[in-house]
Amino acid sequence: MSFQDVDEDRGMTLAETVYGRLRSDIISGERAPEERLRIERLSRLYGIGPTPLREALQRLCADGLVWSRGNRGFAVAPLDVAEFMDLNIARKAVETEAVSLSIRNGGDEWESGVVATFYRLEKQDRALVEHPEEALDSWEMANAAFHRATVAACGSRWLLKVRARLHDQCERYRRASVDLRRAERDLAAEHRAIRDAVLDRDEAAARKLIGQHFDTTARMLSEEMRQGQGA
Amino acid sequence: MSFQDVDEDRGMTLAETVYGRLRSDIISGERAPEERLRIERLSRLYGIGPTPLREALQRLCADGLVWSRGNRGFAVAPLDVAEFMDLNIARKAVETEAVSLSIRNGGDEWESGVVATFYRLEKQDRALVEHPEEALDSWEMANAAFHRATVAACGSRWLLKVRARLHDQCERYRRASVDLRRAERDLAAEHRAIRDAVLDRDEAAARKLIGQHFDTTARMLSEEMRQGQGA
DNA sequence: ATTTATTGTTTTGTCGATGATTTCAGGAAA
DNA sequence: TTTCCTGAAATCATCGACAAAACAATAAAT
Repeated sequence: MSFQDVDEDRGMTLAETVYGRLRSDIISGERAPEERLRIERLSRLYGIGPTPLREALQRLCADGLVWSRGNRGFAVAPLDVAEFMDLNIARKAVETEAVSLSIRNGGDEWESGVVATFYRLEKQDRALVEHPEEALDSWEMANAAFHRATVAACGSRWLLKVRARLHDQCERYRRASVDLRRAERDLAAEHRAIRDAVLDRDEAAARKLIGQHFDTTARMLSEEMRQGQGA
Repeated sequence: MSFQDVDEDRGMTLAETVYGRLRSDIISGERAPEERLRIERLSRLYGIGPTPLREALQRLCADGLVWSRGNRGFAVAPLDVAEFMDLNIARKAVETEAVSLSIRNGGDEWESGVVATFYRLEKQDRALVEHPEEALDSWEMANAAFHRATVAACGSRWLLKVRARLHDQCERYRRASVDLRRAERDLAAEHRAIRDAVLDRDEAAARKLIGQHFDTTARMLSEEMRQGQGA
C-alpha cells in the first residue's frame, strides 16, 4: 500500500478526539478559567452526544484541567496565584531531579538532542525579540522541546509523564498572563547557560540555573496576575 | 440536627462510587493485571448502566491503572518488572525532593506529625513480626501514614498529589508480589533511621536513607516478580 | 425586612437500545 | 499443515429519552 499512516485516527473514538480538542482549548485559554462546561451546549457545539463528552470531561478532571462537583456539572479549573506558586514548586522539584538523572545517565544521542534543540531555540529566542507576534507559537514549541531534551535521558517514562503533566498546567498559566514580548530578561542567555551546565555534566549548576529560570517566569507571572486581579 | 456528616455520599455520583470501588479492587489485586474489563459484565456486576462505568474507566485510564484501545475496550494495566523499576525511579525522585523541601519548611506541627506516625508504625512493625497475617493491613496504613507525614510540609499540594499517584501505583506492585512476612530486613530500624535523619534536619541523610529504603523494596519485589514469571 | 416554603425551570446523571467495529470459528485454497 | 477468507457472534461506542437533583423566582410567614 502506498498510504500507510494516513489513517492516523484509526480506532480513534469520539471521546478521545473531543478530549484532545477541549484540552488544547483549555490550555490555550480559548475556554476561560471557571467557565462552566454545560453538557448540552458543548454537545451541540461539537456535534456529538453527551456520553463521549462526559467521558472526555472525566479524563480532564483527572488531569486537573477541569473541576467537577456531583450533580453540579463541570467547569474549567480556575487560575489562582497561590495555586501557581504551589504548582511551580512541584514542577521545579520534578524538573531538577529529572535533569540530575539525565546528566548521570545521558549518552551521546542525548547530548546531541540537547545541542540540536538548543540550536533551534536560539534562533527562536532571537526571532521573539524582533517579530514578537508571529514567532510566539513556534517559540513555545522550541522552548518546550529544548527543556524536554535536557531531561529526556532521566531513565523513567513515569517521571517524564509526571513532568509533562506539570508542564501543561504551567503552560496554561503562561498562556493566560505572561506577555513574553516585553520581558526584560535575556532568555537566550539563560538557555545557553543551562545548555552549558548540562553538557558539562554539572548537576549542581544545572539545577540552580533551571530553578532560577522557572522562578523568574513564576515571579513575572504572579506579578502580572496580581495586577490583573486588581484591575 | 444530631447527625451532621452522616450523608458522606451526598452529591456522590454513581460514576464516582464505581470509580472508587474499581480503583481499590485493582490496587488490592482483586482484579488481576491484564484482566479485561468488559462493559456488560461489570454493568451487571455493579448493577449500573454502561455510561457511569465508562466514565469511571476513563478516569482510571488517566490514572494509569487501566489501559484502553479504541474500539477494543478496557483492561487492567499489566504488571511488569521493567515498568516497576521505571516507576520506582520516578517515585524516589519525587519523594526525595519532597522530603528535602519538608525538612527546610517544616515547623513544629510537622515534627510532631512525624513523631506521632512513627510511634504508631513502630508498634505495627513489631506486630508484623509476631502476627504477620492479621497485622498486614494496618501495617500498610501506618507505613503510608509515616512516609506521608515526612513529606507533608513540602509546601506544594501538587507535589503531594503527584507523590500520591506514584505511591498508589507502587502499592499495587507491592500488594501483588511482596511477601512482607518473610522479609529478611529490619523495617523498624530503617524507619527509625529515617525519622532521626528527618528530625535532625539532615537532608542528605534523609534522602539517602529513603532512597535505600525504596530500592530495597524494589529489589526484593523485582526478584520475586522474575521468579514468579518463570514459574 | 429578612427568612422560610413553594413551585417551575434548567441541567445533570443515568438508562436501554442501536449501529459500527472487532473477534472468533470454521471451511476453502495453497 | 498453514494461510486466507467469510460470516456469525460478541463487544464497543454512541445516541436519544427520562428521572432526579440543583437552581431561580415568587409567595408566605415570622
